[in-house]
Amino acid sequence: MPLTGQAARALIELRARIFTGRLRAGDRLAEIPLAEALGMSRTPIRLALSALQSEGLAVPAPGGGFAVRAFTVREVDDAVALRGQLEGMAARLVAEHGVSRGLSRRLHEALDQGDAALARGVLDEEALDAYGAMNTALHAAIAEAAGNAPLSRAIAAVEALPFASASALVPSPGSAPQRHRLLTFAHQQHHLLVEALEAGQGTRAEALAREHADNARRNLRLILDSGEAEGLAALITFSDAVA
Amino acid sequence: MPLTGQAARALIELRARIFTGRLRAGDRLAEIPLAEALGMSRTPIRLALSALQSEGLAVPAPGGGFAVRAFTVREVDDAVALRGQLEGMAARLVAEHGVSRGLSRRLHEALDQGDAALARGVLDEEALDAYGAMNTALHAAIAEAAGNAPLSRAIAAVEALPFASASALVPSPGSAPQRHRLLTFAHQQHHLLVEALEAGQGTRAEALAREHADNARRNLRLILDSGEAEGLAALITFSDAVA
DNA sequence: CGCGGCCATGTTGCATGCAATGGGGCTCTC
DNA sequence: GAGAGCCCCATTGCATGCAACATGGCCGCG
Repeated sequence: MPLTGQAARALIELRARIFTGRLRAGDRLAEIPLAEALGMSRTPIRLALSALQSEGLAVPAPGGGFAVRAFTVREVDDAVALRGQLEGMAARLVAEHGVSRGLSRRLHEALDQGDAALARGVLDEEALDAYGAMNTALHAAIAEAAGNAPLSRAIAAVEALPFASASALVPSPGSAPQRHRLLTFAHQQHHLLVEALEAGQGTRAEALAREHADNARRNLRLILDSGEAEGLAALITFSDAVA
Repeated sequence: MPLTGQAARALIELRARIFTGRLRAGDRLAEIPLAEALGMSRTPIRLALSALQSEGLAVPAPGGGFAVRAFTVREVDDAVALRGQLEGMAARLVAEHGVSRGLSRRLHEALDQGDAALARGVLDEEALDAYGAMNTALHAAIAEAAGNAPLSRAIAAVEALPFASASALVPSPGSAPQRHRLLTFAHQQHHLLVEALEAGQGTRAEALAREHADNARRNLRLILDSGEAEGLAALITFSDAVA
């Protein structure tokens, strides 16, 4: 992954602008304005746009060029379900292969951090950040430990989509007490999942991982139905599909 | 998908050269020779190389540029296992949502075509082609009918890898009688899978789809162990990994 | 007044030019 | 003779130029 290079910079910046809503769904990605805005020539922009298409964040526009992909609610929901299936596979593989001493330590560290973040009844900004980081680390540890590179790639690909990431919904939902309840429940699932992994219960681990993702799907619908879609409107089209 | 355009042509041609072994694992993908060979400038070549990287067929080379990705046996095996998990999800979704009349027709047509191709004891070239086409159609029908676009994308991505495709192993394995036995068994699994789909048995359908992929994994190992790796040596490195 | 065709313009897609970087080979020295 | 340093060159990555295409507006015509 070239951290230097204009094309990489363009890709990162474009991703950021899409995720933050500065570029909204359907917006045309014209090369010249982007090149000027990013202070580079059109060539690296073109490369970044092509990569963005591979990532699924941009779609070819009629008559050439690209536009920001419009995601339907259905599609985001489907993506989370897919993530559940993939993480379920990862969990099953880990359980079947056995949990190494190092992995066990990583998992329990994450669980402890989550417990600590949730220990106080309220979740301030700092606790939310800590929980989010813990969540990312836990899921990443399991995905890695599965030892299946194509699987890891597939998980990374689906996490590149907006709101499909494991910790995408952490900061958002509802009131503070409700949020605490939701995260507490999710973290209980984490505990059960680790328990299943260490007990070598592959099928149970897979089922728990799926249920964990389904939980995220429910929370997502909660957010959308509650009209709490702050930045979401930029990315999700509430009417019908734009493939 | 732009069917016209030099970049698209370059991408297709490069994919073909990698799959046919004309470009071997580890080969450096230098722009100028490729541009000359394909009769175009370096610009569309660069675009195609970037896309090839997204597809996982090329990796960035140290010091810039790209090289043909080297696949380990392990990685191909993992990719097929992943395909099984994904097709298992598709099968489960289809079973849960119910099989439409049109889908049922497509499925049974495929089953009949497979039966016909296998009816004669021997498998000539034509019968193999027919079986392969049937196989592709059957798997594609189920993947589509699942109605989960991110899932379809994921399946397409994993099928883009060499030997991970559903029908990649059809023409290859072993002697003619052995091949007939293997395909007959695989097709019996097709029958059972369709039965499960139409009976709404989601869990069974998922298990069958996974088992079907595991069957492909066994056949793959059979080929590799039997030294029948004709064009495979160009793509698979039998020593250790090159990420 | 409405519609069709034409032109102008903006944009894309490709080709080419140019500087920077990294590697290989040669030579000089010890 | 072996090793180290230097120079040349090939290759990449980016910038820019150019032609083709599609789009939108305007004018002329019905």
